[in-house]
Amino acid sequence: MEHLPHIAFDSVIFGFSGQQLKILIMEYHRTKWFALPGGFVRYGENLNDAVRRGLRERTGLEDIYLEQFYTFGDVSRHQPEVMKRILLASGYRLEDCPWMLDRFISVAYYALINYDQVDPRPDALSDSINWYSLKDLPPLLFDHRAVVDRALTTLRSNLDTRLLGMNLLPPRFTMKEMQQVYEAILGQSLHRGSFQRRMLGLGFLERHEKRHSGQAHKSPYLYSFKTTG
Amino acid sequence: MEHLPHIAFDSVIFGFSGQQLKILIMEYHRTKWFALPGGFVRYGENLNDAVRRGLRERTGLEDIYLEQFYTFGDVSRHQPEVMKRILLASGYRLEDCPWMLDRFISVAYYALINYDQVDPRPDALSDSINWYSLKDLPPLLFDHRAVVDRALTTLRSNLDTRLLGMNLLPPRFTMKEMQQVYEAILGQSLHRGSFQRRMLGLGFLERHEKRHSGQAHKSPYLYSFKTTG
DNA sequence: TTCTCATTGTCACAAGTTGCGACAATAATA
DNA sequence: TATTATTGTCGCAACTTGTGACAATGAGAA
Repeated sequence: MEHLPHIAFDSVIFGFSGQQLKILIMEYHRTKWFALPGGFVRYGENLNDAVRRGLRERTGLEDIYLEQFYTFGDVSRHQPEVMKRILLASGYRLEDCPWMLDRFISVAYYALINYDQVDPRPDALSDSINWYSLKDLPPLLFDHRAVVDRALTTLRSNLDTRLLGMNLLPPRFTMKEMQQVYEAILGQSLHRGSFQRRMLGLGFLERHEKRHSGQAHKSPYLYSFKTTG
Repeated sequence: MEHLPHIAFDSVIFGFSGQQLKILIMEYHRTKWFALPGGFVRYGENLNDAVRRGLRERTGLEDIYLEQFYTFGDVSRHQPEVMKRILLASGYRLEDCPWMLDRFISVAYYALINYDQVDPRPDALSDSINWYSLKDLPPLLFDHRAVVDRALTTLRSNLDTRLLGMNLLPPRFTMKEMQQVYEAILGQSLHRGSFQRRMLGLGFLERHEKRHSGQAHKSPYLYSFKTTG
């Protein structure tokens, strides 16, 4: 067997578009069941590398901001009947992959990526992988809804300390775009003046020329994150 | 086999005594090698329950504050030669437990317990389990030193948000004792006035009668944590 | 009894941070 | 030129935090 048995990973892949926070969700063949993208760890492969490999396969991206946030190990996650139907619907024979029906302990990661650069690609068991707004997720299999909720909670609490907004934004962005990312993550609106003052006070932003949007109002500055050094 | 293969847990068990933060370390039979207490997950057993079971076996305590903080999955953790010597030194035959030499992915937890209530008990592979001050740890096997460091980092960052001090203190304690716990965790001294003001301001403390220490100075109040209700 | 001394509870003050609203500046349009 | 929506900035109040100071206390010493 190619993979470590009983061990899996799931990834909550965040992107930002249309003023909304979104994540990538896979739909399995025929069953109309939805789940987080995940994978397994190869013998001789570091756990973190396995997750990076999985992300590369799903998104085509190489360097991704990635953070492990929890390992889910309840027995109740184990639903062999569900897995059986997924495998059969994808044309697998159960004799070829009995280990897929075993109990799994899953290490969960979240990733922050630039929405525009992603080319989502389904895996062998899925016929599609799509962005879903957090506010409009379909019902997810197993405990994946709890995984998403926990990812969001962790993301929120790490927001201040690790300067996470940068990973969801294009290289240059306006203060308003940055604020929208923060608001989408925190799920609440922020005061414009305070936000601008605080972000500028951190000293991580570099101001560039203005962007002329063609709109009938004052045009905003563009910012980028200073390269550390 | 009784346990899930390739999956283990390690626990960093914190206690507070003599104004110092300490953790429980096991010493393996004869080898003079030190490591964190850990264990394996049984089939049909929740991961969290397995860790609680392990803690109960090592400390005799039932209700323990426990928090998962990271899952270590690098290939470099795998050192079959070391494990082989430990098993042989304990009188095991390798044929009886070949799975112990496999690669393991380890889910790490930290626990906060009341030092005085613990009765440390070694497991089958160890001849002793003892408290060690964080500042004076022996060299640890595998990646356990990194596990401890990460546990401490997580503990520090969670200190404010989750009112962790309570789990290391007896039911009633003075403000000074509480401050010493905080100082030991944070590794820095705190201003007495600010600390007292902040803690009282949180509203979680209940003040009781004074404790007459017999010392030649003003005696401090005793506090307890309010039972949520 | 009175004095001494270490420790404790509390507070005033300065310095810093944050929420909120206001103001002028700007870019396109009518 | 006037209008309008948006942006950069600032002043103010409210709140938090670091720091030192003060009086109160409990036991032993004089």
